[in-house]
Amino acid sequence: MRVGELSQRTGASVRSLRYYEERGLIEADRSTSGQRQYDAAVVDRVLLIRQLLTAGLGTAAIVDVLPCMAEPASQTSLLTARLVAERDRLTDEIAQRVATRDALEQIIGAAPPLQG
Amino acid sequence: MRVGELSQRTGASVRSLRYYEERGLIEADRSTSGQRQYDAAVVDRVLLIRQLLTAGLGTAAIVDVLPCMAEPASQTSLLTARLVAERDRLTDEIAQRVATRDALEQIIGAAPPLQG
DNA sequence: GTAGAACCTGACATCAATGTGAGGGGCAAG
DNA sequence: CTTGCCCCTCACATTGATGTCAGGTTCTAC
Repeated sequence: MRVGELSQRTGASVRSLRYYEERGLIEADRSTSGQRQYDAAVVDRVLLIRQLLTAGLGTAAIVDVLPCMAEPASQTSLLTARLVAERDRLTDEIAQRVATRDALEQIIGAAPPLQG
Repeated sequence: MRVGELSQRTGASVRSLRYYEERGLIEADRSTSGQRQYDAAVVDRVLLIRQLLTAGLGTAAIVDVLPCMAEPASQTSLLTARLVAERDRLTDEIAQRVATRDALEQIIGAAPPLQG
């Protein structure tokens, strides 16, 4: 498929897809005229990339993490360190957000009685 | 206290403190020569601001949220909507991060046996 | 073959919080 | 009064993912 279709199937903008390629997250064959041609498997890969981005990972981290998710055997001790670092960062962010959400929750619960 | 001391006490850079003021998050008296003079209560306020920033709230959201945390009676239905919106956003982000952390966890657990 | 959609590259814009540097004033200690 | 540190404002830089525009090529359908 071409980039427009991949965009529709993944929700990523065409711009973003080209950016992912630039960062080494995805690859594409090229037609003789230079247009990108994507393998069907790329759809899931992009969806995964988007999940990781949404979770706050950067493209540099994703470049390291993705191969480990596709092929566990590719995990070296260096990559494991990276995985652990990202996991720990997520754990911290989760704790921070849970604490803040609870604080907001409490304020919401203590809302003054409605006036009208 | 002056801005340098507030910076030390809160961990926020002087630059950030001035930025918080610009965004309406904190206030300061001015000495005759124009130097900022902070009330002791500002320390806790800044710490709270930093917590909210770390949790991913923007300064615009914090402007709305802060008064409600200091004075529940200041909560209008409009502000409640804002609080709810931020809480829901946090809930989504937490779910996203927990899912991703668990995925990383699983990969880490499935690490190939150490080579050396 | 021609119109219009989809694609290409390249480059500049955006947002938010923060860094950094310039150029100048304030204040305490010697 | 000078040295040194703290403060002031203004303004430009940074980071990362994405938007957007320009100028040009390719593909699809008529």
